[in-house]
Amino acid sequence: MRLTTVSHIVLGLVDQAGEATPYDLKQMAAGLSDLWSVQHAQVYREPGRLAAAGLLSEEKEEGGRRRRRFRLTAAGRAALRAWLAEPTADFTELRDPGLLRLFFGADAEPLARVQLEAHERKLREYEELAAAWPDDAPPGPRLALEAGLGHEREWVRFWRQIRDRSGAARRRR
Amino acid sequence: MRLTTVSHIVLGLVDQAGEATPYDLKQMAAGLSDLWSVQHAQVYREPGRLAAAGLLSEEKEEGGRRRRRFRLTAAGRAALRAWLAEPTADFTELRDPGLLRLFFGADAEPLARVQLEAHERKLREYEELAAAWPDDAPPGPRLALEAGLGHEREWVRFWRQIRDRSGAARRRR
DNA sequence: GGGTACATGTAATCAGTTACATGATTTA
DNA sequence: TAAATCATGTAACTGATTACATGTACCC
Repeated sequence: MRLTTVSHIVLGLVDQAGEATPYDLKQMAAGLSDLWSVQHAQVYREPGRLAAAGLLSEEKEEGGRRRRRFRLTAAGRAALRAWLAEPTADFTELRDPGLLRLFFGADAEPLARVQLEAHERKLREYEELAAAWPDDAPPGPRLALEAGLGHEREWVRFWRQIRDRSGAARRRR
Repeated sequence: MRLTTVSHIVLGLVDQAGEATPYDLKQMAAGLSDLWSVQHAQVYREPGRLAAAGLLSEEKEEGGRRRRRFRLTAAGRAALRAWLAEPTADFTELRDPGLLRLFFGADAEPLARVQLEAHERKLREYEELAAAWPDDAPPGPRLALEAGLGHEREWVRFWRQIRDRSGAARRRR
């Protein structure tokens, strides 16, 4: 079985939690969605595949909601560690829908306004998150948040400049 | 027919070129790949779909490579303009494979080294592109490049900081 | 004329999304 | 006990990727 990014996310989340039901995974994945979003259908299917491949153990509850409860096996832990230890040089394209429109000649000012507002909101959200961050939390998520902060600041700077520039250009006309 | 992002990219590229064969589109799409990559199989199939929907006109060469040559129809131009005029507030998650590993607890230093190198290379590439930019070029691609520059600078700053920080932590031990 | 790079396409697969369907628990 | 919401799953679809297949032009 080929392991996808979603596989590794599920392995990583189960590792963090110790054990997890699909619903637990769904909740945890929601907290990760600004970095890498995962659909609920995937989060319910993927652990089954991973269990079939021997990377997770599965335990079924009898009564009630008949939850499936997953844990890492030794093989799963090894697979996760191997993935973490690959110092990948890959990075992805920006894939930004607003920027794409700008590329193809969209009118900059209205676009800049709505983009700026959206990114300012996201930046505030991150700042609040960072301010409330517990000192004893693991470092990984904190570093990811710092990266997010940096990029949101950059987006705000970028769109603000676009807005001001095109505003000035309009006034000159 | 539902128009996807790839549809709009193809419409945008045909608009820029006036007319284009699938191969032309492939070449142009390569220049866009840092912003939004498109596979060659898509670039050969999509114009056919758009032509069937009446958004592109198709003209077949007789001899030689029997190229298909596409142009925007009035409907195609309208669809492109409508898409450009939507001031979207959407933006996507970071989806960065390195950052994801950091999130799940990867050893920061080796990762930071290879990421830093990759982003420095990309940043240099963008800077050279910007330096050689013709003055009479349309503004859209230039703005997209400026966004790319900003984000690459931010990535370099981020990974450099991670590297230095974890280097210092290691020396303290 | 034989090799290589360029060019063009389709078939098969697969991951991811959307939509549907239903059961369990809580609350008014 | 009815309604709402929480929780759990699967089926169908579709967009994207990978792999395959082949033809054309150019260069040595």
